[in-house]
Amino acid sequence: MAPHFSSVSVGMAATSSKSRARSRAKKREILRKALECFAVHGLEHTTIDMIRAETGVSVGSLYHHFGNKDAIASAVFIEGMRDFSQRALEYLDQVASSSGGATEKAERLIKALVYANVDWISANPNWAQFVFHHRRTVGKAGGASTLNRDVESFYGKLAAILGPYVEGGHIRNLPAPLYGSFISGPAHDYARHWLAGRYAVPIQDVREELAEGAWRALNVNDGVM
Amino acid sequence: MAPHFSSVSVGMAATSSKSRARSRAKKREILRKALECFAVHGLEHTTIDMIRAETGVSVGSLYHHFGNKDAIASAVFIEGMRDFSQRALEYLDQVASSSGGATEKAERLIKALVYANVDWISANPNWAQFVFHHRRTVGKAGGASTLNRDVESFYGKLAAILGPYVEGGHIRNLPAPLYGSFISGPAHDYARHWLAGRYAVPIQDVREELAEGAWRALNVNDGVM
DNA sequence: TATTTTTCTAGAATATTATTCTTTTACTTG
DNA sequence: CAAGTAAAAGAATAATATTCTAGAAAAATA
Repeated sequence: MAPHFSSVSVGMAATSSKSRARSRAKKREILRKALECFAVHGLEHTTIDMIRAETGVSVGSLYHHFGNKDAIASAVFIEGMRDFSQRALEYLDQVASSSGGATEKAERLIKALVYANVDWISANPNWAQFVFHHRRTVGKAGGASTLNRDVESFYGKLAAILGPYVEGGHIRNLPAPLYGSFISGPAHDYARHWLAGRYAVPIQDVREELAEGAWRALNVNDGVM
Repeated sequence: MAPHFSSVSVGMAATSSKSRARSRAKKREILRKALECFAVHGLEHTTIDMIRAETGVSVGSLYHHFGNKDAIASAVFIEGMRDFSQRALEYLDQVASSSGGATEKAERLIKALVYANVDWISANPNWAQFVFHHRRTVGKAGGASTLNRDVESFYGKLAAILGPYVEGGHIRNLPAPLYGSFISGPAHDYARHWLAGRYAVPIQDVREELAEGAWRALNVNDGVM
């Protein structure tokens, strides 16, 4: 339930490894609490003083660790993406190490990506909602290069895994960005509405339909077109 | 290119119809300029004073017309949704009044909805980007009921048009919210990235692929599953 | 048209919130 | 332990949103 910020990207390291670890743990804790504030009031209406009150940390300390409000938001975002990518790669590894024909495996890979999305969103609703709405803060806070490295690393791995199935004719050959759009797009659309309280049916309950839709959009064994 | 705010939902009406029209025109103009500010700086970093400077309207006047900053954002959002819905319904009408078999027509309807999304986003990039990120402001500003009415009216019309094709077995029978997710989800996902400058290929250039993907996810004449 | 009422405009005054600065305290390392 | 560095605290400042009061313009009424 509570997100575990596994590492923190912004800020200076303390000198010893023990103190570094403690500092990171503290920052993680701050980010966790900050996220709670964001979830309740929204980023824009969360004040530094709310975060101070929630964390019990002084204003000076907050600014010492993060620099400004955007940098706090940015760190929450970056950690969210890392946490998700990690889970997604785990799901893919599971499929990769399983048996089956190429077409079946392609299907399981595409669906695993949908499952990873749905499951991470279900497990981390606040974090997901934040991540959906505040990528922009990262650019402003100067964490853009860190995020870009993370994203490129993730997409590189994805391409290495899925590429062979495109070349083998099991997954449709499309402009690269469209894979993400077809795999994550519908799940994210549903998630946004569900997280905002506009859909009653939990996203877990349409997990299978979302996976099936993605596979239909991407598979080649199909009479249409 | 410049969005045309066709009407304004928040605020009091003047008494005569002439003055009401003038007042609405003025508000539309303010919203247009406000959107420009939002596009450049983001909502959070756009100050009331920037909007004042851009519009040449006094702070007092802005607050007289809108109440607060969130209400300005809210009005921009609501008008955006109206403008888009109108276009989407026009696209559907065109298909409805055309000839062809039921399956062909179902396909053209689904694709028309994708086209409406892509075309509106291409024609109104700033408005689209704003709408993608700031639905939450509407709730805070109290325009929620207005928006809900609009949305329900739109979805009602949509259901009336697509329903028969689901019953006729030409479109898959799925939980209602999933239609939106499969039709708009991939296009919106692509649009967010493209509008943020992360994809080089304009969304217009993948219009056909997005439409085809939506149809694959929703059509019934398909060997999968 | 004169008068009365309402809406609109203006900008100064106030309140809220983000950020900076200075000092004190706690660690770490040699 | 002593010097140096990181961390914490909170008061001071700056930036920004919002409110308030007064006057101008427009509309309604007679």
